[in-house]
Amino acid sequence: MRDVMTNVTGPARVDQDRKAPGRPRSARADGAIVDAVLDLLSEGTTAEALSIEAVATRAGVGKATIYRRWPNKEALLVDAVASIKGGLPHVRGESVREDLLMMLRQVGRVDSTRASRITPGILAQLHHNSELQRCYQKMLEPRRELMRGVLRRGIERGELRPDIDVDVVMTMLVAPLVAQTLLHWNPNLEPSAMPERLVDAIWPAIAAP
Amino acid sequence: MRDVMTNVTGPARVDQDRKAPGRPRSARADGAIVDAVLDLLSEGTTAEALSIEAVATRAGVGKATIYRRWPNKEALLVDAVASIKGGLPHVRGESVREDLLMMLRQVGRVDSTRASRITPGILAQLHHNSELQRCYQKMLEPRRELMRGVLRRGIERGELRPDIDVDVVMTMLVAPLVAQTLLHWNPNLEPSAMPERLVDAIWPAIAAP
Amino acid sequence: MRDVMTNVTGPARVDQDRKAPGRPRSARADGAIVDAVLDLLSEGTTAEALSIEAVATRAGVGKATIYRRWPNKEALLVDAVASIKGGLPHVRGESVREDLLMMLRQVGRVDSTRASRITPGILAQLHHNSELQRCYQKMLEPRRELMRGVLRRGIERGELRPDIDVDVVMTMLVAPLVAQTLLHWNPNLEPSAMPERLVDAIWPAIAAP
Amino acid sequence: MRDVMTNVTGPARVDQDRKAPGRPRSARADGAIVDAVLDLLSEGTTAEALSIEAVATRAGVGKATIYRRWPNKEALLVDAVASIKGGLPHVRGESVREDLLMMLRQVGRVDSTRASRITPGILAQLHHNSELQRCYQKMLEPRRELMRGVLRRGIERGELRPDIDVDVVMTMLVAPLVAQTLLHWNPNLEPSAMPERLVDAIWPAIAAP
DNA sequence: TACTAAGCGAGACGGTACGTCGCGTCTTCTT
DNA sequence: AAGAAGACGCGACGTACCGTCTCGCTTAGTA
Repeated sequence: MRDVMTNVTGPARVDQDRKAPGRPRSARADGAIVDAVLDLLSEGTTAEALSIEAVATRAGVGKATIYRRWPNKEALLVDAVASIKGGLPHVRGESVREDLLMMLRQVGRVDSTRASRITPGILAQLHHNSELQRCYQKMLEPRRELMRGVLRRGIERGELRPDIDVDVVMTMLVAPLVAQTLLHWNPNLEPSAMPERLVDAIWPAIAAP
Repeated sequence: MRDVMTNVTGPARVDQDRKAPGRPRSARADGAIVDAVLDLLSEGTTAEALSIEAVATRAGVGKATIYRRWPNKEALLVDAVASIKGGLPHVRGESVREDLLMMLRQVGRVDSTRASRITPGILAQLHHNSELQRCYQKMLEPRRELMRGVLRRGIERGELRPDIDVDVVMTMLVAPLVAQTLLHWNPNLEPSAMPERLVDAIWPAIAAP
Repeated sequence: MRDVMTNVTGPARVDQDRKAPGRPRSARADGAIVDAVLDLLSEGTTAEALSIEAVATRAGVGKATIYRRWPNKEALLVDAVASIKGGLPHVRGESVREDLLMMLRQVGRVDSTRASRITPGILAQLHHNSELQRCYQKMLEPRRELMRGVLRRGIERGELRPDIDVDVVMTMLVAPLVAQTLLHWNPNLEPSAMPERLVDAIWPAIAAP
Repeated sequence: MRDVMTNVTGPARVDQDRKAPGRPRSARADGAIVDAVLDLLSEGTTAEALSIEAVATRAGVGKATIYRRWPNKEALLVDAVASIKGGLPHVRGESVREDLLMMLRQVGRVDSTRASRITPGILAQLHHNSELQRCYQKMLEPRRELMRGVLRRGIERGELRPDIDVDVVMTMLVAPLVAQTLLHWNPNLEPSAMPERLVDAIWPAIAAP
């Protein structure tokens, strides 16, 4: 209904199609707020140090206008991140291997954006705040579905074994990459080389014989 | 279990050998403070949300006593994480599959060790603070080495293919498990069933033909 | 009981006789708003603490509907107070002492009439707002006149000394009672016993010798 | 123990004589806060419009430092008023009539001070806020005791009848005066003439025959 | 034994940001 | 054109912690 750039979570608005009564929320404000967040972050403010007060001032907006839309700082950050993650990657669909690599490389590319400065803080909040979790899932799901489609198509076309554990394989590809890219989990592994090494490592287990 | 004297930054203490005048610092306080930090983290407090005020209260210590020893919250966190020790799982060494499952199940038993309960709170700070990162790695490394040993032994005994990408395989097993257990990354995957599904999924790619 | 049409400031309505175009203002709204104000005041809300937001909600009315009629909170209060009417006590007229006691006991029965429940909330505003003061006096005057009549009748009939300071005596009877009943001015004096003690205390000074 | 000028309510401090632990409250802050209140009021800020935020800024003090001492705006105002009401009136003790007049004139003189702008708002709050009431009583009691003493001395010396209802008489003198001075209760009565008229009116009832 | 110096707990200090509430105005759709 | 609903920018509320600063009290080593 409303769409702040590629805003995924959006205000906690009723999912009805019929118009809500009263003055509608200002799209200008939505934009100004998210922009203010990204501005401040890109000027060196830490995600953790970012204050709603500063966002409101920068956006030329009342604090209440922010709290009307997002329940807390984290949720706002999720939206801000989502808005710069941009559209879903486009897969060519000719080769499973190629499609997987393309998608994984896109995850890795997150590092080069402002998102990497924000995401870890959100990850740590995920298991404390179920509402935030819901928002985050809502952002991830389309991406997850995309990869699921690639694997399923691979099975249908005989490229992949039909008995593979699709969701587990997906997580085995993405989770290590995220852990490396955002958290530097294992210092021995260079993030940029991860997509290939991950696909190579799992390939014998999923490729059709 | 804990050992503040091996801490990394340590109290800002004079490097002289001759005794300083006045009342010496209380070792009880050192311990109580670090313990309080670990307690709070293991009770779900985020590293970011951890307040010195709460640490002081929990430790039964004045705030000044903390600031006398550590210049800021981050330094205290580093020391606290550095003090985590021990608790490695014991592997039987008879079968690679069995050993992997045992280690993964230990990761999954999030509530069993304080160390693992502390992890989620720390995650968000990891990429902000390279010193903290180093300490965290120091805690992880023995566990990593243990799993590395299991895989290498499997290769030597011919159970596993000799060309597997050891570190990547390890990360592909552990990262998804951590992502599910601590962050509920993918809501479709039940954490308790993950160890088996992960090993099953990667097995055809690592088992000797 | 209430009569908004006799209000003092009245809605900021055009002074033309010819019908204004568009939808006419709702009389229901006028009434509901004033009633809401009186309800809130009688429930203990201070005039100062009374919020337009609460009035609008209670009246089931939009805020704009209030601001369309009254320029600010004070004007609304004035109108609300002005709308209070009726409920004068009935005096038997056989004995001055008895009549005074009856009237004073009525003042003490704070919860019996909405008018008296409203008084404390209004008190604080009185000296800020002369318009409000005028309205309040308009409500008090009939009650004052009633008591004045009792005293004058007492003088005429020889029950009271002819030289008493009528208005001062009245205030000496009523003000202490109000101070005790509404403000608990002196914690040593039980409000319910005040009417008798007041009349007894002044009696030797006013009774005919 | 502590004494902000003539501060009556003071911080809600334990009434023990033994020192409280921790850093003691700053007397400078006490003074600066009360001064800031009086400054702002005397610059035209309404009691109702006075904001703690502004007081803190003006006093060069953190908001918490104010809230540590006073539970709310009203209590702070009571103290501020008390601090300018100054010391108790000095009675000569030669004639009851003269002493009463002197004390009543002092009440009337309140009008000329900044207190009159504050007191009515406090009066209206009295019956809502028992804590405030306690504070207010604490300020009134010495004044009440003073008048009680005058009347008792009058009885002992045979100037007054021995059977008068002391507390009621006191209230009959003070309450009307306050009602006129601060609230302009009865527009027919000129405040400045009240002391004499009040004493004259009650005198025949209390003077020894 | 007394003196000196630092550490100790407690908690107040001037601040910053929080998330909430109400202001008086505005914008939407409905009557 | 007025109705209700409710969002808007604004500004104060009272709370929580920050990192610093007194307090009076240990608890040592030194004189």
